[in-house]
Amino acid sequence: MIIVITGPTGVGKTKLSIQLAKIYNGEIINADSMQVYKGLDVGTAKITEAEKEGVTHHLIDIRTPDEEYNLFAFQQDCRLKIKEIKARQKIPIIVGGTGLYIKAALYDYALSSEKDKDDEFNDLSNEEIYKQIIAYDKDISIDKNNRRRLVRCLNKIKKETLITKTEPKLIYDDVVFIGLTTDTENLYKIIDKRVDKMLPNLIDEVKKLHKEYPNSRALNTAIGYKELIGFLEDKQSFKDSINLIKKNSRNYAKRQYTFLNNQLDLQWFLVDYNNFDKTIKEIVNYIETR
RNA sequence: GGGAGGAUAGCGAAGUGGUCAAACGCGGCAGACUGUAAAUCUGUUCCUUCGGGUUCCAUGGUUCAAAUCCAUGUCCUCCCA
Repeated sequence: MIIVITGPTGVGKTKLSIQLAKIYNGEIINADSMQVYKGLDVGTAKITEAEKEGVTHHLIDIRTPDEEYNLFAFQQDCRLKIKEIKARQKIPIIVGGTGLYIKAALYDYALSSEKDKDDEFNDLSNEEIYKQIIAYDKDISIDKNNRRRLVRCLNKIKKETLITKTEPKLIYDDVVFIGLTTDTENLYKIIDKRVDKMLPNLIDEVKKLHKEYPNSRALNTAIGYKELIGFLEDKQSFKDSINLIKKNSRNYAKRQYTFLNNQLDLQWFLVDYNNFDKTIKEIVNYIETR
């Protein structure tokens, strides 16, 4: 059995994961694209040593903020960890809000190692790239304005690594997909509160990391970091930065729902924050009787 | 007290007689997703039974036609006293 716990930012995935790990003698594999980076602790709400309660965690702090990490790396790492944990006769519990990472690891997403850096095609407009793609195969469906994906697609064509997409299939037997949720209004409240709570420590963390890794992609991507960097670089007021963090977190949560609902087949559970044990019981019951 | 400017959709802001339900930005809502995914991109955003209906501070007026012109009022900002 493999257990997957996912859901929007802030619902309580971490707390649940520890409980399930204890019940099922599991080890946790992080599936959060930002928690793989060392030092991004406060802003990513990374689990602390004390909170781990002795449960083994994987794929946390495996890169420095200036290092590269991506879908392929996660797919490899995650599959390897699953294998290792199973070999130890324990249950892999995949926990995180990065839906694509979870999907790529558990489904037969065809990725391969690519040593060469992709060409950026900086001299080509989106339209020109799009035309080249369509000239190669007119049936490719791709966003005309999504430069990132256009560049990626054209690179694959040039390297002859483009594969025709098929309906992705689960490569493991017996995977339990659990989605944790609460009503939107409550989630937004939790997010706001959480941001306020992490604030003093977060500023220190961002200052330190920004100094040490001025060009870190992770720092310029992660919510809570990029906004405060904007403040530190005098691009916006402190208050604006905080409000932006909250807004970006809400938008992110919404995007997570869209992905998780439409790209994965989850069993959703509404968290009872006044009686978390009840939520755990429901989930355990589901795992036992499904 | 005198003078000047302004009031436009949830917010900001264009428009200054007809092609205006009204550009654009923000925010909201929905969606896409096979290597930056806490990313990137798309659609939508007055009401509607999709025929149409009701809008641009209010009231009245000019005109075939008004968000746009005129009058009065209300409120706001700035300048002089």
